[in-house]
Amino acid sequence: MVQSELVDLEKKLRDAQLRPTKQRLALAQLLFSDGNRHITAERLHSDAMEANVAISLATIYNNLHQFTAAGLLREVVVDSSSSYFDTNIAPRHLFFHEQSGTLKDIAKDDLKVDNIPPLPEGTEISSVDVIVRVSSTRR
Amino acid sequence: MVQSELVDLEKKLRDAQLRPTKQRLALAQLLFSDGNRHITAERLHSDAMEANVAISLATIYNNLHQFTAAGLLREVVVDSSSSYFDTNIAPRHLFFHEQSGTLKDIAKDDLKVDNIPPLPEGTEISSVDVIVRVSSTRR
DNA sequence: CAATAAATTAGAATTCTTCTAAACAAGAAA
DNA sequence: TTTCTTGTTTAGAAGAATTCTAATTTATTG
Ligand SMILES: [Mn+2]
Ligand SMILES: [Mn+2]
Ligand SMILES: [Zn+2]
Ligand SMILES: [Zn+2]
Repeated sequence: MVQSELVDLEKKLRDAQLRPTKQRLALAQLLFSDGNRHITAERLHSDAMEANVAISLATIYNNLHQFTAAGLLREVVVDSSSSYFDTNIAPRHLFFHEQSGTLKDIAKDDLKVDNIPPLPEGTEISSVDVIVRVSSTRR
Repeated sequence: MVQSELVDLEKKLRDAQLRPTKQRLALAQLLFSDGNRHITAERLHSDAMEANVAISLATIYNNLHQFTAAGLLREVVVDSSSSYFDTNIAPRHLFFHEQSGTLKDIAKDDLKVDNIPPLPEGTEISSVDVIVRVSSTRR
């Protein structure tokens, strides 16, 4: 890991009003240093253990939620068994591979959603989420 | 409840290779006799209690899954805290009201999804799910 | 009627997630 | 620096949704 990278991550945290603690910085590094990630709490915890970062699962959950509240992450609901967090906070859609539980972004402009019918009375759109569920071709 | 309605439900169950037990028939009635429903296991259990149907929560779960496997229901993932089951098994999209947890169908043809990019290698589409998340207008 | 297989159930177990409350660390003030 | 305040981390308990187990009951078949 490069020094300037750590400085950038520290700024990212400070800008979000989050103190750059040892654990937080380590998580930020795991999450944001290597392209776009889609990850569960348990998986992130394993990643941290592998990277020899001492951090409890409670702290993983705390930080995933704090990062989400700060707009650094986005929570994705695709699977009833556990929550995913996406480091891509821009509007986008998703492929979800049913066998592996893998997610892949679809750039917003690569897919068109049209003709949304009138919304229920007294509501406004919060987001339009498209999930293209794919399955391994049999044979 | 009309007699012919019960006969229809019994046939529906038999056609799905499911024995029309007292509990199953009662659930089928709660689920399919009154238009389109979007319901959680706990909610269905409450409904059953209110209707004086003696049935355990385990049986609710067993049957929701059996109905789903038989194509009589469809499971919907919109909320990380619990699973919803939809009595509408035709292709459709959904409005999800974030405050109330309420779902509302969007007829398939009322909304257009176009330009789905190339699928990940070795996969085929299983479904394209659009969830329009709406929120009560503030003020 | 048996006999067989399917279904139901109470309660225990599992899994994911959140909470509690005490210890600890970071930043601000002195 | 040291002190103070507040934010953060943590182990373990608690909670909630769901599944499992194993015994009992019910439906269907012969
Ligand atoms: Mn991306
Ligand atoms: Mn759960
Ligand atoms: Zn993504
Ligand atoms: Zn529906």
